[in-house]
Amino acid sequence: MNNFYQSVYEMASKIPKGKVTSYGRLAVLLQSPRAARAVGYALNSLKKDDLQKVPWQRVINSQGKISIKGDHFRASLQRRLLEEEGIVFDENDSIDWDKFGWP
DNA sequence: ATCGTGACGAACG
DNA sequence: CCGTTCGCCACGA
Repeated sequence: MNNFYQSVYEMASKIPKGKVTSYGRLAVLLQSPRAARAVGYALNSLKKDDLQKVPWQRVINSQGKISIKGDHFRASLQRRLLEEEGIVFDENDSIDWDKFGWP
């Protein structure tokens, strides 16, 4: 199916390991600069199977922080996965866009 | 077709 | 840095 979700997943798959981007940035790359919220909605809808195909953990908010709400387990998992890729979180739980930002 | 919703974001105080 | 406010969007009930 060719919907917004699909494009989000495809674009997210282009994020190199060890790098991250924001929902808003991803929206811009998808030619929908104001659909940041929809991007988050799309990633939130990822099914168990797709979780292993799409690097969902490489998408965080514009402030450089994990943005998952509600599911603490999943949130901590995201941080762990990113740290395993070499991404570093500072004392404020945020990353340095100049070092790990993509594109 | 209408309406509520939420892994957003920029602007403020 | 932290919480709040308001605008925006695709999706599904």
